[in-house]
Amino acid sequence: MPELPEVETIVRELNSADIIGKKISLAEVLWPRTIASLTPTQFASKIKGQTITAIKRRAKFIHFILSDYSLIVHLRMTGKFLFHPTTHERVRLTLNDGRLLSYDDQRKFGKFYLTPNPEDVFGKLGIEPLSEDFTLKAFSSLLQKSRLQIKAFLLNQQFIVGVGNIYADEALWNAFVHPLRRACDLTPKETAALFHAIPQVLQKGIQHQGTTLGNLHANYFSINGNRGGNQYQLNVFRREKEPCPRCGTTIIKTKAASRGTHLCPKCQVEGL
DNA sequence: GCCCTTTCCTGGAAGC
DNA sequence: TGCTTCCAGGAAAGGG
Repeated sequence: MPELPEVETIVRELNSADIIGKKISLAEVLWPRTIASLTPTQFASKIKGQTITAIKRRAKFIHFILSDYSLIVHLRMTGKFLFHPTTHERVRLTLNDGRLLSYDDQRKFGKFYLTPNPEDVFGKLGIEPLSEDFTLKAFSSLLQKSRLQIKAFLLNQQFIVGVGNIYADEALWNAFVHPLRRACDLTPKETAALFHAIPQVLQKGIQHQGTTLGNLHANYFSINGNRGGNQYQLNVFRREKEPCPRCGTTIIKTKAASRGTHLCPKCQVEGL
């Protein structure tokens, strides 16, 4: 599932794919519900003739800055961009150099937003964890105000953006914090450890070009069809029944925030 | 207003 | 073997 490192990798590849300055000459919507707020006809009509002037990442969104609009895409679980027609194609953009930019999404959770004002989509998002805005002071302040379980807190994009199920489990393991602890109950030591662990696991993910889980129907491929390499770097995620790399205790899988959650029961203690 | 649960989706895996 | 049920999860919506 594309989280911050996977989306960042895709944005970097899109930027090296020579599409900046290209025009969208045709848009075809094959699954109408992929388009948020607009009908497929309105979407196709508005985007036709728009020039792609820049491509950026905000949270887990891909932000295509067009001449008059922002095309903002969330890949959710299985969304991917490829330069050829695909099995689960939901939107097809034809560029004026003849290339197809195909949006493939097996489980149809992904969304396209086309708006002149990106704040319509980005308005409620929290702090970018790899930016200068992410300070220990700001992080502590957010934690202290929330009674959410820390895993739910990390997954909630209104506080910190870009962290999903994989990187939440990894960051919590790194910081010796149990996923069911309340955010406001974390000690200063745990807060500092988690503050450092979040950018660390995300940077490692980017360095290895994302996490690709599964084989035939893997959930993440880059725009060039490459698998990521970060799945070999994970310490707890989808490693239940394996020994903890730190202490050797068997990693367990449980539920937190209604999500499969992996942890070391010795390193990460629920009650303090 | 906060927090938790349900919903959207497909297809592989598990269960019978 | 073949059918049915379960499970995976990001984020919006709904309910307590």
